[in-house]
Amino acid sequence: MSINKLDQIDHSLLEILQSNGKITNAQLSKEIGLSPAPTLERVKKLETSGIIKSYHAQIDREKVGLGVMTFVQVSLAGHRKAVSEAFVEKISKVPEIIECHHVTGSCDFLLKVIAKDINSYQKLIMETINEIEEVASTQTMVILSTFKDTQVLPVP
Amino acid sequence: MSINKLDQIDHSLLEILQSNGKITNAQLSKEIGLSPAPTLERVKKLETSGIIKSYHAQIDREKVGLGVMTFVQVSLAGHRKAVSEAFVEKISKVPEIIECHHVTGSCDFLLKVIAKDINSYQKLIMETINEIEEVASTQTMVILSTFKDTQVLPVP
DNA sequence: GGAAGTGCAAAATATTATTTGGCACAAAGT
DNA sequence: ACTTTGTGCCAAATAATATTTTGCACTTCC
Repeated sequence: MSINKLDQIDHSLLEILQSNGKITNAQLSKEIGLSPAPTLERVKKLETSGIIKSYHAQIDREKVGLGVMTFVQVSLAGHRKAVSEAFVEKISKVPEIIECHHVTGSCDFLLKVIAKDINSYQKLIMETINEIEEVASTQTMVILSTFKDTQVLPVP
Repeated sequence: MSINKLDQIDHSLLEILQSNGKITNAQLSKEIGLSPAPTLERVKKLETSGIIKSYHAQIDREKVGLGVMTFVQVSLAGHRKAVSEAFVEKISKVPEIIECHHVTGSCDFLLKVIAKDINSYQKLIMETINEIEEVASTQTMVILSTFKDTQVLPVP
């Protein structure tokens, strides 16, 4: 097995596949200027090496009736490891929480949360998140509009 | 053309395709219990109606050398529309900024930013973001670890 | 009761992925 | 200098998959 040394072609592949995960191998090979066989071989290598983790369909939040997205800054009651672990454990079961990051700064965790509307968001925050005993306080930032939200990371 | 009324099968399709955007139509049809033809027809309808917006490969940040991800709270100098627009315009050209949301709360914008390491992050924040004249102040939350980061929205 | 529309399955066809074999080049060993 | 080995590529054959077509069953609405 070869080592992870990405050349210019691999970078192009990653960039294209990040923005279009459903491109056909034939089309992909044209865009990078190789024949299908080595193109496929490179993509497979990126997949098996774990550089490409997965493929996802992106759906339109608004169109499926998820009109509200927020960031929630969470401060925990205490900072022992067990407290964090208990919190994370409970958070992981809530499907409306689509991101949960442990962060530096004035709060402990930052969550990204989606909901149908403000009412169901309020219900979620009051009856689910604030009810978690490890949570000391929360502060919500409601997203008014999103100007950029790309899946494409600039591979260095 | 039919109206957007999603039944149970469509919900299953959306859930499966969000978590596995590369599943074959044959496999997909098995999982939802239909034959390939109507399965494909439904997926195409979800795509053309815009409910499925796009497909993306997800890559491993760490493995491509992007070790740092942060959230940046940005406060602008003034709140007139022109100020916001100028800021958004400049932000949109920076590939390291992968999300930019206008939010309620103590700051104006929340950015998600990636960088190779802390040094290059510092360079980015000092020489690019803080240099934007509309930016009054920034406050960074460095992500220490991520416990949840799903592409799968729970369709209501 | 019949017409039109919808959703489905089965089979035929078209497209695409994948494998195979072989060539060219470069690096390492003799 | 001459193998040897490995890598990366292409072209063509084969396998898998997507897509189209046809027709049937069921419902709804005249």
